[in-house]
Amino acid sequence: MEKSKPIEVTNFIEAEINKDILEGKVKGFVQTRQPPEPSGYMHIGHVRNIVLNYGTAKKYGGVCNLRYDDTNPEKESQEFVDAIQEDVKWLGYNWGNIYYATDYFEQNYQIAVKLIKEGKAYVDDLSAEEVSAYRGTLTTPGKNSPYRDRSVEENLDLFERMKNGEFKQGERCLRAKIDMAHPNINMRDPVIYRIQYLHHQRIGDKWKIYPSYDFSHPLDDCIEGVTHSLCGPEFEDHRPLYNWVVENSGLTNHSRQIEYANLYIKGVILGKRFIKKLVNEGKVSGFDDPRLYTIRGLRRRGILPQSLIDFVYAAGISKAVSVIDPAMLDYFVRNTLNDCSKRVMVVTDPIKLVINNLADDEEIEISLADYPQKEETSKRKYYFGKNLYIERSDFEITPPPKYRRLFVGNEVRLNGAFIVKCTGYDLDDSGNVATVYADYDPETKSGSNCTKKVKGTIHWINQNHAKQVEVRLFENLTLPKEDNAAGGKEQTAADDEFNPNSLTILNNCYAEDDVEFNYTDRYQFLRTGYFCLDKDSTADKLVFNRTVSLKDSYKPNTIN
RNA sequence: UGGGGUGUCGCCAAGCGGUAAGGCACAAGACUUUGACUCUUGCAUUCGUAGGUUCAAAUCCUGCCACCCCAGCCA
Repeated sequence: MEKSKPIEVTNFIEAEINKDILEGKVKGFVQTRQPPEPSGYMHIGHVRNIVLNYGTAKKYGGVCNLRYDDTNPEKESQEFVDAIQEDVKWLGYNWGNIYYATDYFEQNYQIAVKLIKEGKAYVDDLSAEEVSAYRGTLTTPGKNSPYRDRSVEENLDLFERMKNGEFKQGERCLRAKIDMAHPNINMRDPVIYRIQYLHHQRIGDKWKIYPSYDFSHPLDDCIEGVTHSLCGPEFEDHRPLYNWVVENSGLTNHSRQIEYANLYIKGVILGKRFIKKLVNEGKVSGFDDPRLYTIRGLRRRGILPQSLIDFVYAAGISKAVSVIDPAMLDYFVRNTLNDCSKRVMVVTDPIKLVINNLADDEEIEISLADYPQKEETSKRKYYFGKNLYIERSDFEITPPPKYRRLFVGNEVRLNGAFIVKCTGYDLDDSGNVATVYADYDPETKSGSNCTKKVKGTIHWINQNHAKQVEVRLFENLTLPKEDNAAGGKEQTAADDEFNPNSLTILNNCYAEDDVEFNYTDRYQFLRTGYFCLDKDSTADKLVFNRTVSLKDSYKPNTIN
């Protein structure tokens, strides 16, 4: 086995790993693991865990295995087991092997027996409430359980009978004998095995006793050969216990736990229970609702894996609580999409534009690049005609300062076609602009030698070639304050008022009728944003999700 | 009032005793058949705070302050 070489440091975790390599604590390669509990759908916060675990292992030439922390059947199900694998694959990461904490139950059990024999664990008859009461408080020490000093023989017998299912759930548990007066509550004789009769999605009813996380996790890490066990900040004060288990396990591989901060995004709901609440209450259509920041929600929204990975790397990692500005995610989403999106014209809020100096049946063929951002691109034909649709926001009766688009007397380019000069407009019964009139200049066809310059370019659709589509816009879904008052971190992630208008459906949108759209492509609707086809689309009607809007530097309100 | 963490630009984040990287955001300008993209420029005399050590401190020491996590037979 080749000795790993230290690698250039890019974050504090790699700095720690380098140190371990230099000090010879890590021989061979670095091994990590992704240890999800299959009790929910993964969200953007998990992307960092995935990138970190798989990325770090890869960087050091090691492996990262997927291990389900499936030691609590009460919360877990096969649905989540499957979803996790799908989501990891979608992100483009590959695990070395798939393991389950339940795979190690026999080994865990043997080590528990060993601890009992060494007098380091005992069976406690106290009820859960009593255990809690005996534990003391944050500021006062706990006191020993009256069962703490049972003989090894009695403990062995009782533990065996727990395993055989002779006791009721909650009647007894196995505890590590550490120190009931320890200032760190996790060290006050933690429960390492409890009786559990629920049917397990994977191992059925085989086991009546289940190891707790604090016992199984360090053991499983060591058994698998994990060198660095990366986890969330909430386990920081479990580290002494993690090390206690490792050192008393008798296992030769000693894994090291390193904690890092969770990733939160301002205004985004990430807590499992909050996401479930939104789904259960029907506030969203499911775990893949595009308003959710679950991995599949993001996917349905049209976000590509690369954006997420770039975002996570750019956000960096530390141990400080961080709440990232969503604008940063948007940037990386646009950045990826900009390179690969097909440019199409779609009018999302139409008003009519009539070209005065064109006959009703007259059409002029023009050509537009599908991927103008690329050197080589396919092109397609559009037909410029008399009756067009343009975006309502591209015309103003009284233009605000620095407005470059249409108003009476102003000239603007119709994308890919001609420069037109606005001559007038009509209002409808309710006083809104219905139709705008303009003259086109035949000498100004795009791509010709036309030297005339104009400040604004707008998109359009020929009414004779238009097909109606639906466009869905999403905003961050936030919970009302009273609902997220529970956890500080949830509050940090979603501390705004509930936003009932998080979904806007635009029914009256127009696209060119013979543009072919498909599910795998991404589209930039000129000057409005990036979109993708939603699964709700039918043969009769295409439904688009807005992945992210285009950045718009026009801010009339800031003009003095 | 116990223990464990964290505090560097609006938001992330490097830095680890030698005189404040980078990204997002923002601002100005160039370019432009997308006010997008791209490009150029600007953006912390200061590192929670008060002292101390030193020729020299964000980096070392001390005291404060603020925020986060922990009292499941959850993970």
